[in-house]
Amino acid sequence: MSTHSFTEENYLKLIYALASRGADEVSTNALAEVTATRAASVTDMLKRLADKQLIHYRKYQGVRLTGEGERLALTIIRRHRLWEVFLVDKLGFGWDQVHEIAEELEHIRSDELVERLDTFLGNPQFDPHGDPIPTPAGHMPTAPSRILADLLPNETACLLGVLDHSAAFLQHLDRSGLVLGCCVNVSEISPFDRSMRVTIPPAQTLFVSYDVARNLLVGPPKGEGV
Amino acid sequence: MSTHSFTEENYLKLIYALASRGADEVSTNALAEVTATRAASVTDMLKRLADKQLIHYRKYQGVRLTGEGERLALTIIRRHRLWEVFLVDKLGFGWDQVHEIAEELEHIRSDELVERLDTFLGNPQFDPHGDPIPTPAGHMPTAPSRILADLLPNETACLLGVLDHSAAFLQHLDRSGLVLGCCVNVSEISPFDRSMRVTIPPAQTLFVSYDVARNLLVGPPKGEGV
DNA sequence: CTCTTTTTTTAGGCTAATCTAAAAATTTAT
DNA sequence: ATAAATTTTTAGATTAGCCTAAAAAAAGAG
Repeated sequence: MSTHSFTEENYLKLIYALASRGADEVSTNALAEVTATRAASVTDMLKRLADKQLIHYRKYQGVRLTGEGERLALTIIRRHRLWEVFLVDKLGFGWDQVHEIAEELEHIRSDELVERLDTFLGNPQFDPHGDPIPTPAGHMPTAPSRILADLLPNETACLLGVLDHSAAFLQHLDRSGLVLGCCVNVSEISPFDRSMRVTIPPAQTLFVSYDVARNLLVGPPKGEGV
Repeated sequence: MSTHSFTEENYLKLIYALASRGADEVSTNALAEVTATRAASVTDMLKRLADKQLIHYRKYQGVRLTGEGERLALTIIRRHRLWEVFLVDKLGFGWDQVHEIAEELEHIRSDELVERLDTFLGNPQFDPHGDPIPTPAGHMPTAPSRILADLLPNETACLLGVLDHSAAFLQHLDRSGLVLGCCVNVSEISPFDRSMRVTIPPAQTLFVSYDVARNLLVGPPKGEGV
């Protein structure tokens, strides 16, 4: 129906992201930080989004998405993640190279495009970083979410996703040999720096710093139901 | 290097298109028509493009692209046509449905994306409408360009492209059974309305109005060198 | 509970891209 | 070649999205 500017779409996406990780009410300053603008500019935009009924906004009280705002945010996130799958699976980009490009592609306005892309990609459930892809109707699948750092010695788990999406972190994983989908067994945890020694099935052993372990999402090992 | 707005990119593309089909100097009014804006707005934009050295502009005299302006226009056209190939060949869109979407996709700023897309598509030379795809360096391959309406009775030729890109025309071709790449033989031309009776190899005969025939580009039949 | 600090909003401006109305230049026609 | 018609440009205004500086509200400290 009505159409929204790239900027508006980005605000909705960021409000959703901030609300997921933290308080329900998102502050003006937090938005200024993630949008790389000043608080005064954010206030301007919040008024416009409130006029369009996409957020609940009370002066000095922070914001929450409305139902429609959240639905819209999730369609943007859906598009972003589907394009990331395309860029990695079909065009051969590295998972550390696709974020910027997907930031642009996510604003292409065509529902038919997105649904055809989804089919072409084989209806993927997760993007290359292990983040779940929202449904066309705007529902975010809930992920189990446990971090590698929380495993106990001798536990085994499957690497499912990353919390840090920076190129530096992703490239570090590439160099370490940690690949999403692989199963790891924790053989030892140092009480000093919480670093781990983990083994990957055939016969690979590697050390994982706490900084890495707390940014890796894990799930039950393959072959074991929920 | 420097970056350009969507609007600037669209003006360059349209100046190129108008210059190809007609006088070298493109008029303000012609641009107002294709951009669906007023002449005053066009004048504003022409000043900005001239400041950026993308066009040669002298008041009241119309405009021409500079070398850099033409190179830029051709990279936009390259992106547009590659995305159209993607939409038709990979996502299964009809050739009458892809223009609008490609208008948006063409502005995604990543040379690596375009070159990977080109490889993924198998380095196509033509888009779904038979228009040639410019090279990465910004060179437009020259097409032979002869129209079906100019064939003489008993001549045979191969359908290579369309001049009218409207959905109405393309859908008419779909319904007629005229497909790019197929060869047709002109069996008869009516002197009254210049309509043609043409045959398509195995055993299909159809009538083609002059309005259709003058919008179809043809080349030498398959198996005959230039 | 007052005073200070932090956060948020208001007020007033800027730029890109558009508009309308009017002036200026060019083109066409008599 | 001059008058009329057309095209193009200028002048001045508007909107989205941003800015800085200052005012107002909320939060925190003693």
